[in-house]
Amino acid sequence: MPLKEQIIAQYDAMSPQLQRSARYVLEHPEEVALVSMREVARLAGVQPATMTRLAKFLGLSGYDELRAHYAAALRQGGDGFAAKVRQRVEEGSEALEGDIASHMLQGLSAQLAKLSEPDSLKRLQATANRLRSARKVYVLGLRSCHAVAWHFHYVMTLLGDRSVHLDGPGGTGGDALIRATSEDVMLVISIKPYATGTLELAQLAKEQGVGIVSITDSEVSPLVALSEQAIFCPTESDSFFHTLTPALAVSEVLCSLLAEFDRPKALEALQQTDQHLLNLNTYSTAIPKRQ
Amino acid sequence: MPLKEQIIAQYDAMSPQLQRSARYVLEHPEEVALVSMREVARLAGVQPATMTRLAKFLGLSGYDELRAHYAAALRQGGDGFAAKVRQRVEEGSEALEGDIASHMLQGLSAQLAKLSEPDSLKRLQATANRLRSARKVYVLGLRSCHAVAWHFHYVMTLLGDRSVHLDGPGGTGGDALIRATSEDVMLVISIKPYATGTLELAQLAKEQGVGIVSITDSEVSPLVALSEQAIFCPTESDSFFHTLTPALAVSEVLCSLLAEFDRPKALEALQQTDQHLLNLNTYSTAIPKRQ
DNA sequence: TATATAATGAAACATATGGATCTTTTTCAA
DNA sequence: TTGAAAAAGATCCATATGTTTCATTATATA
Repeated sequence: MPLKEQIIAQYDAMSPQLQRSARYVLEHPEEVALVSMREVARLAGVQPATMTRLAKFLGLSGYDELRAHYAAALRQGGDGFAAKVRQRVEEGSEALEGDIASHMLQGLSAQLAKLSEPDSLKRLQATANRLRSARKVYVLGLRSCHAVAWHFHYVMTLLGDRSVHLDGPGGTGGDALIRATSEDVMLVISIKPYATGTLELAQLAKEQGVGIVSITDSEVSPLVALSEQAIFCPTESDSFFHTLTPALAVSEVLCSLLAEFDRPKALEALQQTDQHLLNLNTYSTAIPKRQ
Repeated sequence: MPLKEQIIAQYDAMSPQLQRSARYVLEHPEEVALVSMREVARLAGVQPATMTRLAKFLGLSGYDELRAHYAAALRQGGDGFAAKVRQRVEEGSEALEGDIASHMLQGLSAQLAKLSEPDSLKRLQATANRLRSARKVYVLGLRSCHAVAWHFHYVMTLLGDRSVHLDGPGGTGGDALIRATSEDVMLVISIKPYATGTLELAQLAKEQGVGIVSITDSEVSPLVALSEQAIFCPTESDSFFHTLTPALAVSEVLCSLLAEFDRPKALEALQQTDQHLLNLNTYSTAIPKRQ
């Protein structure tokens, strides 16, 4: 689509608000075609006028012309491309071409879809409930599961200060447990092969009366015996390695559920975080100049 | 689509004008979704009121509801996920608790499926190729993207010693670049809001002649200007936070592609790793006893 | 620092939209 | 042929839409 290229090409020359609207248009072409301008503006977090300005900026006569472009694209795509993808998926393993990537992605997609079955959902909800009432949440995940543990912790720090990540240089990771009590909960993430360190720390925490909830890969995982709640996620992939994508997804869902419990408070915390990071100049949208 | 069936079933019971409108709707579903009611009426050769009457005849509350059906159908071809987000927004916050998790997981599943479109696959392959020929691979991902960067690095260390993770205590993360050359490649992971530190380090590396490839969220990400190759992955979710699940999936696919380039060597490296970790008693399948 | 300029937000406007109402036409049984 | 009932057409209304204008706020320049 030439219009898309044009938006990308002119993006850098746009004002911040125009960029915002342009970005939304790039990422949600169907919405542009199907929904009113004011609605698109609302979704993009922009004033209605900005959408008109975007269209003019792109050299079009008005917003309607912009929509016309995307409507035309959708008309073609209707039974064109998307249908083919779906067809490919339905054909299953038929896709040859040595297309490892496609296989993996579709497999992962299916695994996530499976996670939305009632049993998983119930476990997610139960685990979120348990975490909700905790004074502090200790997060433990070693080796491959470090990524998931860290990410969970990171998101939780955006929301407040309840989260403690059990990791640190020089083998000091477990030290934070010193003052853990039975009011606290530990979220353990571990998949096969289970890291000895994870099991030891979890066991220790349990002996201190800390409640354990876990994200793991099987009903027969050693973590199950320690845990009040467990969520099971698949780790199989058709590559050499186990996949952590479902585990990360589960962790993200947990974060969301926790945030939903108290929307207003979550929003407030996020705004506070935003302000803090703004003060620190943490983020940028252009390549910074150095001298 | 059940609505289509319904129209067919009730067709015989309609008056001539209603049939005319129904027929047009059946034959031009995209128009119904994309165009105003009056316009559809004009195209169908029918009075505007007839379209309203058709909708009511079908038991719908009004024409808008009829259009909503066809819009939803069109969206499934295109994105699918954005629609779900939108729907949530419209429903307001009254979505049932249990549905949040389910929504999120299904949305993520759709996003991963979308990553297996030809364009993404081409980008994945090209990026893997570029990484393959590198002497060293520097991996950079700060803040939320740390999880992905770390996981990529971790898997790469299982395969060999080409990977260097640009992270470290005391702000020493960038030091490893000191000896980077044009034979090396840097994998940068960053999504909006882009961490200033990431952009700065990537820019610096590029000036040193290091090739840049990136995983980011948009064609208009600042990383695109720096990168020889870029892979785009969605980050939208219907929660407060951006999702990193697609980015992690992409990173896992990259690892697999890299391993596949030389299966025997990858296998050997993994066995070596296994042996090493075995010697260290890193893993266990039962809860360890302490005394 | 003061001033010019661009960017943004808010409000006002003309118009198009979907729906409701009322009138005319058609249909068909008595 | 006539009268009742259904269908179709015409008209009107409140609302939502895309656009423009103007005031306000950032941003850059001198």
